[in-house]
Amino acid sequence: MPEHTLIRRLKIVADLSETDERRLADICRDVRDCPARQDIISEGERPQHLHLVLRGWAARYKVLPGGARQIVAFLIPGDFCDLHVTVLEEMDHGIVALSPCTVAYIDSRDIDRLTLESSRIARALWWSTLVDEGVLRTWVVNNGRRDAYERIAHILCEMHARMKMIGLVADERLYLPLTQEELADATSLTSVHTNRTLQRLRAEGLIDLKSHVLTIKDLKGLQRAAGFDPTYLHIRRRPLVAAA
Amino acid sequence: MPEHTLIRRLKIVADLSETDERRLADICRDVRDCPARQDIISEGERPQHLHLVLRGWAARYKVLPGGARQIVAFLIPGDFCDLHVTVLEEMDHGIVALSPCTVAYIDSRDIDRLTLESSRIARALWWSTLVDEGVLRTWVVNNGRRDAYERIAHILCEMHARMKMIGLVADERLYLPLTQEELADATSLTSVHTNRTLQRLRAEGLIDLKSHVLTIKDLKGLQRAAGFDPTYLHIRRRPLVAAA
DNA sequence: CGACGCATTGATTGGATTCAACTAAGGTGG
DNA sequence: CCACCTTAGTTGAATCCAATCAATGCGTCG
Repeated sequence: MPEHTLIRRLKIVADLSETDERRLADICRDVRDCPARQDIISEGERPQHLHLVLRGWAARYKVLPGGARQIVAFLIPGDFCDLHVTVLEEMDHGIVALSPCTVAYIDSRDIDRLTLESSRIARALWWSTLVDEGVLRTWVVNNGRRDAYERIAHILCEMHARMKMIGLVADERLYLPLTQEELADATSLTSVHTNRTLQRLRAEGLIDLKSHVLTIKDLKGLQRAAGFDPTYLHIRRRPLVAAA
Repeated sequence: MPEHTLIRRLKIVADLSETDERRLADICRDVRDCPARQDIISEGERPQHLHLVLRGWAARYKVLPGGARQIVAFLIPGDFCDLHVTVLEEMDHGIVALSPCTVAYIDSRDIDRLTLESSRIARALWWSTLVDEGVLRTWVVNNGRRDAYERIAHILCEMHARMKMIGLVADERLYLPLTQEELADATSLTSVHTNRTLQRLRAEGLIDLKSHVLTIKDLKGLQRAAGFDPTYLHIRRRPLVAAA
């Protein structure tokens, strides 16, 4: 049951009751598939629904007049595409599927209701946007003050950590559907330079990456190369929001 | 009355009642000054209070092991430093005063109470963090896919728009207490290159910048140079949250 | 098969960094 | 009140990381 992705995610921080879990499963009734490379939401749209990624990878991106694209976030199962449109008028960026995706279309009134009914759920959602903000800050630092080698290493560490958090890493291997161009658009590099950098990471025995499967061969080494400190992901063992 | 900065800011989006305004003014009782260049909050801290900038400029920043610093946000009057620490355990970055600042130390329980008592205030705070997220996304794009010239122009446009929003621009002039090094740390450049770029913007008659006063001599021209589109700031004329 | 998308490699260019020196402005203390 | 010191801004020259341009390999899918 793919719906459980959200629940598993929120349970990382919030101690959800069975009622909460039922409610969450309930609002994910409208589930649709989206093929790779297609926009889930386009810039300028005023989405009628909230979108939640249940399966596959997507990316938040912006395209500049000159044609350059910058990816500002990767979305993996359990991530909301647009928790903000209830409050803000229109999308100031697009969301594209990077792999075939399964997306839940949630009535935004359902979210409103849910957050009123359960303060635990409200807290959990609030928490998730704050983590998103922390990730964004880290991307600014990463793309701003690290060189290509550290940058690629860092984003691989991040995605490894995030995928692990939702149980999608087995044996230090994970699904990484990105093309080198997409990885370049996320790290503010060119695909050519991304290619050379990946080769270096491979040559140094840190990773293995082929046909969209990333194997971390030396996690400590990769983290060292990246200067990776997972604090910003706010990975918790224990839920923040206790019972009641 | 500097406390009114917050109220004016929140009224941009929310149609606050007089009671709301009184409540907001009430929680800003503990006001302190902070000299320039001093940390308001340091990385790793677990702040006991929420901090709100009432006067002056501050910056969110991260320092890498090598010593490189990246500023990830500028904070101006009405901005919260740490709306997240109620939810997250510790600061994953520091906040430094860029000019002499006046900061309100707000009991986080007061915020909790306030957001429960007034859904308008809750909405307004929620909105403000979503705008922050939008600004952060724009910084990733700006520092990632624009060259130095566009980048500096863009950040000047942004700060002009934000200062204008809170009534701190008169005659296209605004207080800009940044050193060139701080501007460089925000745009992921070096202070040397920032210097040359500023000179170009001056030479082209777009701006005038001396002794911490920025004059926009050609707003349209600067925005064109930057590729600036203010949508992401979600500047509203009409409040989003209607009465009741 | 041919075509297209993606990965790879080489050669060259260029924007920004680095290193270094120097000026200007402001504050401090003898 | 001026010598001194510090901090910020400015300029020049050399260097470098990553971009650009261009060609090729390679797999897969219609």
